[in-house]
Amino acid sequence: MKKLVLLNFGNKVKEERLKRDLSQEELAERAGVHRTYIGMIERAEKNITLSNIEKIALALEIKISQLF
Amino acid sequence: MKKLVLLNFGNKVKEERLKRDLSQEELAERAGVHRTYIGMIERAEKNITLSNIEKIALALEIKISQLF
DNA sequence: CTACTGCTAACTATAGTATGTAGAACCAAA
DNA sequence: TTTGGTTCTACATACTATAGTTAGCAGTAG
Repeated sequence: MKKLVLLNFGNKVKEERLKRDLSQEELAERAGVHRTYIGMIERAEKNITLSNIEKIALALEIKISQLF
Repeated sequence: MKKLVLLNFGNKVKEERLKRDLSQEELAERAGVHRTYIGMIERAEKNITLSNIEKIALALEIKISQLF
């Protein structure tokens, strides 16, 4: 039973990543996290922390609030 | 060295809590977390996860995006 | 006194990080 | 067509860092 808020966040990350034609690996490198971690976030398998939310937002060049 | 994003979030939580005349304890009870945890978040001592961000937003009756 | 908050310290749950395997999709050359 | 190479993603573990949770004590303010 994956939490809705995590699913929504994961979908949003994927959407914004694809908009920018980035692979999971490219986004991961920009954000300074591991390749598989981005996959886990997009599939809502991890309960991401605020500092990593920030990393992803920076990597996507958007504000944190735009991820919600 | 506390992270800026955590400090900003903590300040925002405190600001919204006080707007509603809630004590840390009251907010904690509404959110379903412990009293001291709210204190830690407001003082940016913990790197909060998304599911707890949601709990706090719900307890404050605002959208997650309004906390950023 | 009571109510509220800061702070320390400890435990246990789980997020963060990484490795490896598998499979799908695409392309190009034989 | 098929073979081989490349890219991308899903998924399964597993380790280690740290978030989540709680109890207790101190200090402040009304």
